[in-house]
Amino acid sequence: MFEKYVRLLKESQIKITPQRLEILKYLDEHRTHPTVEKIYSELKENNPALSKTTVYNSVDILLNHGLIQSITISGSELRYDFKRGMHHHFLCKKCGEIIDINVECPKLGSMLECGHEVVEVHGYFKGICKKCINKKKEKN
Amino acid sequence: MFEKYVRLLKESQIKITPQRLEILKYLDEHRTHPTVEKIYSELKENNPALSKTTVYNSVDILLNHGLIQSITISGSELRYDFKRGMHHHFLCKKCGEIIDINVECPKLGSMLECGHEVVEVHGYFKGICKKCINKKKEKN
DNA sequence: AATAATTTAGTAATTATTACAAATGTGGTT
DNA sequence: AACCACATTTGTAATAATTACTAAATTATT
Ligand SMILES: [Mn+2]
Ligand SMILES: [Mn+2]
Ligand SMILES: [Zn+2]
Ligand SMILES: [Zn+2]
Repeated sequence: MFEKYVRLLKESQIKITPQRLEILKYLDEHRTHPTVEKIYSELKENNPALSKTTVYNSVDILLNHGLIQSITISGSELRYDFKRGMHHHFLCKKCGEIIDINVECPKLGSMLECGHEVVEVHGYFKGICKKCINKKKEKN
Repeated sequence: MFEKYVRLLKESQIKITPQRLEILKYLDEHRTHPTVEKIYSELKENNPALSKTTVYNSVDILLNHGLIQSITISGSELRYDFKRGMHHHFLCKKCGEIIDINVECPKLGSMLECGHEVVEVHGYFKGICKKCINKKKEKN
């Protein structure tokens, strides 16, 4: 059940705790870019003793070891994402959903030419998602 | 002195107030992507009666009318930017500076192909800026 | 100048996040 | 398996960014 996450934590030399395993698993299985609040309220159902501080601490350490990434697209709160291959994000201003976008920007390399050392790249797109566009069309 | 900003506000049908003019001018003349706190404390020097709420209200209305844009790269607070041509941003994790980046992504058009209606595009890069790299080199 | 509608200033409330300290759990050692 | 040094979890308190609210002041118009 948790072998994958035990392995990931071990590889990163992070101490293994049930809370960290649950949080990492949750993020791996829910690619919805949840907030701390969302992770907390979902996991609290099976573990009523869970503390929100633990969720903050855990995402911090997972983040620092590169197992997850944080997303600032919404501007009001951080969101978290299990780390897979590089991808970008679309925020729907109507329904608030954050959707993965798979567009590779070939200009990425040219970033190095400007002299800064680039460690992270985030492509954020905002607008109205496919689903919301279709809902609007149905009304008319 | 303020003709340019009076014109911009009039064109957008926003009521002209000294506070809005000052804020818009400040953002036009300081391309540092300041926070509300920064704008507030800077403008307060010449107008001690200025309220922080007014800065929040003003950037909101300027934002809604497209005269400025907001930047979520830092994740902890919003930053504001006078709207010129499209450009992207680099955040230095060392010194915290947010620097303009002029790279056009030719893949932008392909966004529409995924079915979402794209209104905004933000390219955020994070790492160590040129200046901080050189500082480190000097030490060695 | 009078008026109606909007904006400002100041304060209170809310929300996301961080700080802290006592209780508990982890990984390694005997 | 019991022991131990150290790290983590909880629960609460503190901070920081933003929003809500209202009386007073200002704007654009007549
Ligand atoms: Mn994602
Ligand atoms: Mn900029
Ligand atoms: Zn939507
Ligand atoms: Zn720097």
